Amino acid sequence: MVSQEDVFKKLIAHSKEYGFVFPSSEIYDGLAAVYDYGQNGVELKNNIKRYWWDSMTLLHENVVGIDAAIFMHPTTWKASGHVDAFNDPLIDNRDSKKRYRADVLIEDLMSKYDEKIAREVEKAAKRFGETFDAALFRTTSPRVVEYAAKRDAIHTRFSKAMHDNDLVELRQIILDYEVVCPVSGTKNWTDVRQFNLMFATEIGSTADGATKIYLRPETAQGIFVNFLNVQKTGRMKIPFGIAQIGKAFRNEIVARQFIFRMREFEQMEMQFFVRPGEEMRWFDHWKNFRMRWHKTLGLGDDKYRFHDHDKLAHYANAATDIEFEMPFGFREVEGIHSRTDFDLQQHATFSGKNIRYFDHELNESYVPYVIETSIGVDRMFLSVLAAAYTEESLEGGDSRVVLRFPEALAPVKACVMPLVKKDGLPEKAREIMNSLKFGFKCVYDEKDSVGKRYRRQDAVGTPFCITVDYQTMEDESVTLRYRDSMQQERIPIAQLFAVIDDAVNFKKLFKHLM
RNA sequence: GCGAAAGUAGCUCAGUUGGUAGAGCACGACCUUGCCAAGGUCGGGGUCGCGGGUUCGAGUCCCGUUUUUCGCUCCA
Repeated sequence: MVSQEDVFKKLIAHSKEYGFVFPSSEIYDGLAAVYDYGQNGVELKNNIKRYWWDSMTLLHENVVGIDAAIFMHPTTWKASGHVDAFNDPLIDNRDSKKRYRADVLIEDLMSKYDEKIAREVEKAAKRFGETFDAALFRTTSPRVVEYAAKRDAIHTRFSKAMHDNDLVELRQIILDYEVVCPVSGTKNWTDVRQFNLMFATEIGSTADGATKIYLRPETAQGIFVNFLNVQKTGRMKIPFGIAQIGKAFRNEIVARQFIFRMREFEQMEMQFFVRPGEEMRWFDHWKNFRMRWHKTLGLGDDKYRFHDHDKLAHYANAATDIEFEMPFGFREVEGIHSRTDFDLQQHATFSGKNIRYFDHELNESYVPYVIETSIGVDRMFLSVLAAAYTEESLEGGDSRVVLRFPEALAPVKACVMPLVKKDGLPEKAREIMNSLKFGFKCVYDEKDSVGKRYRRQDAVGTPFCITVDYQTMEDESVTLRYRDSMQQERIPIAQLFAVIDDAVNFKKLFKHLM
């Protein structure tokens, strides 16, 4: 029995060997947690994106797309909460390997002194009864005065350090007051480091004062800031959605597990704007639609599950994940969030613009509520690849590795091959190739035995192999070999295009979604 | 980020107590076969992750560094 970990390793090796995913800048030893998509990977990824884009914007009249820039006005990220939420001073204990927020450790330290003071006061109250004056006691009891002085000293240093963003001082406070790790009980601390999950860069010439801007950590804000543009120019009526596919960037502290968590990644998002109060209905609607979208691919219904959030983000009033069973367990592929009117309200406040919608049916104006569906392209890619990857034992002790992609997603749709490399068969195969390449990504292969060529195509998940043999020269028919069953049938060349088109077209999938 | 392990050809790996790098597969050309991989001949390909040190001499020993993997940690 091979472990799941081994399968995952093989999957990674396979995807490199067959041109799906390469480590970034590999000739320079790679760049951590950054990957490039190869010749087959890009086709698969584009097909995934098209399946999503078309299912959103073609099947839903009230969903339109945009493509916002990665650079956005810096205030965007103040409004969204990303600037504040992502700036934590962190410190590690070397013995327990535990990581803490340095500011939280110091706040805990101060409240410990507060507790000590409170305990002393309580004890004194018991002792002196009705005659006890707590306020006086605080200013006269030597022990309490000492605690209070320490606490105030910490507070003064702490406030200044936080204000000045002085990480060295934060660490010094922790050392000076001998804060110990709750787990290891030691004072063996690393330096305090600031982690900002947003990548910063500068726009404009530094000479006349450059502006610090960020690479967007999510694509959603590009939609929110364009809400009025799209609503007005598209004459959109609520409820309606705006879809977008694009790159986002997060400077993850630890980015691992192949393309599952990368620092540069791609999102497919739709923000759906609804009347306040109707958001839960639409939340359920999209939750169900999105799950159906996944299951329609036929990767296996049992590989999906919902994971409802108990702890909600600052902007959400309901949230669920669609999880897929990866080789390393069930992991989030898509999130469906009810974001309330948080984002539009924030942008209204920070921009000073009036971001509202006048609802003619209700004859009133309001800030719309938002349901977000957000799926990671790369995670989707990984889930498709993982589900497709199959090692098969065949009769006679043979084995093959086959990627059982849904036909519509397969990077290469057909391989055309002459049975032998002579007697005009290659020329005939080229002719067929030329007639198909207007519709599908096809490849041509004449090297090695035909069996070997079939295996090569299995390894990249090509659903159809078309073989030209001597009979072809007589009656214009070829053998069509199916990837999954390995069965072959003889069909006229004239029917090839239609047969392949019927199998790989998105139409078949979309019918399930309607 | 902390800890551990690893890095030799496209891939999987071998390489003795330090003595000028090899195999299988893959790749290319040609021959042969011709419907489910692994026939023959010939050939291309490696500054042994990178930098420094020890040594007459380093893939091999030492130091640093980087990347990867695993565990911990983090993840709006």
